[in-house]
Amino acid sequence: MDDQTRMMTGLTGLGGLAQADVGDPDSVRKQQSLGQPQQDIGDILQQIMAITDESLDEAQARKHALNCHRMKPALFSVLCEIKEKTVLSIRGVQEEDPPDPQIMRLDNMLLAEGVSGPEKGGGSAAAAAAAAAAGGSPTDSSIEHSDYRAKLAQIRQIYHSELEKYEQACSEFTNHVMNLLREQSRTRPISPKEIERMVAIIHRKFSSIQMQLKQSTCEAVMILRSRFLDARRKRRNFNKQATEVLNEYFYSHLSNPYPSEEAKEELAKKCGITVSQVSNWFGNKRIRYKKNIGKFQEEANLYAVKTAVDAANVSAQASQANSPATPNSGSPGSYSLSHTGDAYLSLRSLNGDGLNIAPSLQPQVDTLHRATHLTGGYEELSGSGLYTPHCLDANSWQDTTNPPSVTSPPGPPGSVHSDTSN
DNA sequence: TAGCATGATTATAC
DNA sequence: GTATAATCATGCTA
Repeated sequence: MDDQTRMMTGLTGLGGLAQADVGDPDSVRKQQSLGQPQQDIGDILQQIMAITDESLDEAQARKHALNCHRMKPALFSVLCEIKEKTVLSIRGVQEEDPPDPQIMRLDNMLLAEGVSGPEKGGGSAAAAAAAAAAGGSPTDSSIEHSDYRAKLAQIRQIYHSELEKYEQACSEFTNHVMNLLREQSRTRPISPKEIERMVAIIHRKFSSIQMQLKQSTCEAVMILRSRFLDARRKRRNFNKQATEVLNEYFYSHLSNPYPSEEAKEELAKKCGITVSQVSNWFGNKRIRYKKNIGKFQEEANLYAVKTAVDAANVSAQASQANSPATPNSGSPGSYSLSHTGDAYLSLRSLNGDGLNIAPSLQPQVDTLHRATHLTGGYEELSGSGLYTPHCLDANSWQDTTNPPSVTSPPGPPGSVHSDTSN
């Protein structure tokens, strides 16, 4: 017969003891003088009280003696009944908690993000959306995607490992408490209902810990997502060299600043940025240049000089090699930052009247003049055209809303413009 | 810290 | 699908 059954059996053996009398210490004292049974009950109670003051061995021995006491079942059953009617009747109202809506929310969220539940496309889909929102090229997206997935998997792993730990701890603790209560139920009245309630309390406590874990996991996922979704928050300026390369291309192709895919790829490689960043850069540059040509004039002059100096140097080398100067001598399929037609268009203005050359640019212009004069290229380069906003306005891309034909001036035949490939 | 510069995103037109 | 124009959000600098 197990403890619980014994306890329940004890309830049926109330005998001649009045419930109220047992529960009241005064009644116990009164009953001590009333006869043998009352005397026995008093003894038992005193022994129980004395156990706390004794050593473990003595207490164990005393406990055993009490368990064997002939009046023990009666006393036990009375105590059980009293307890049943008082404590449980008061607390029983709080049982059957409804599911916590916050936990449900967290559960749903973790499920949607692919953290809890079976591993499926939830997280991957979120990653894909995040990568797409970040506007990267397919390659960039896949890199970001895998990065996101790796981090999400890490979160998932930590979550499950922690959850497992909590569940194990909860289970162990529950078992421990249940064993303890069962053991104690030999000497004090503990009903099965009370044990159940205690288990529920333990579960509630562990559930609150689990909620904290879920909350932390949700926060981690949200931070991870925001890191991918809000890519622009992580904006970093391109380095100086990258900007220079892009500007060189832009100003040397001012009449048609729409790099082909190949050109974009090469620019991206040179600058250490993505193709879509190159596209963004040209999109921004075109619109900002067009909006405020005056402001960009000095910059345009600077790059024109730079380009022309390069061109002149190449001419010089070509002359020295006793071969015809061929400015556009780039390999097929590749653009040449230094030797394109627009560079010459720009350069012509350097020799023109009325051009405002910034003092900072004058040394470069002088150098250019010397170089071109020495090589004989200056005759070719110097013309009547001015590198002025007016001159630039003649370029079709600035006069029309739509870009010019989808061909790239320096690019190979069949090359296609595709700017802003977000 | 305000103002400007700049990379990225979004809405719209074609 | 691509370009433009507007806008946002952040970086940089005086």
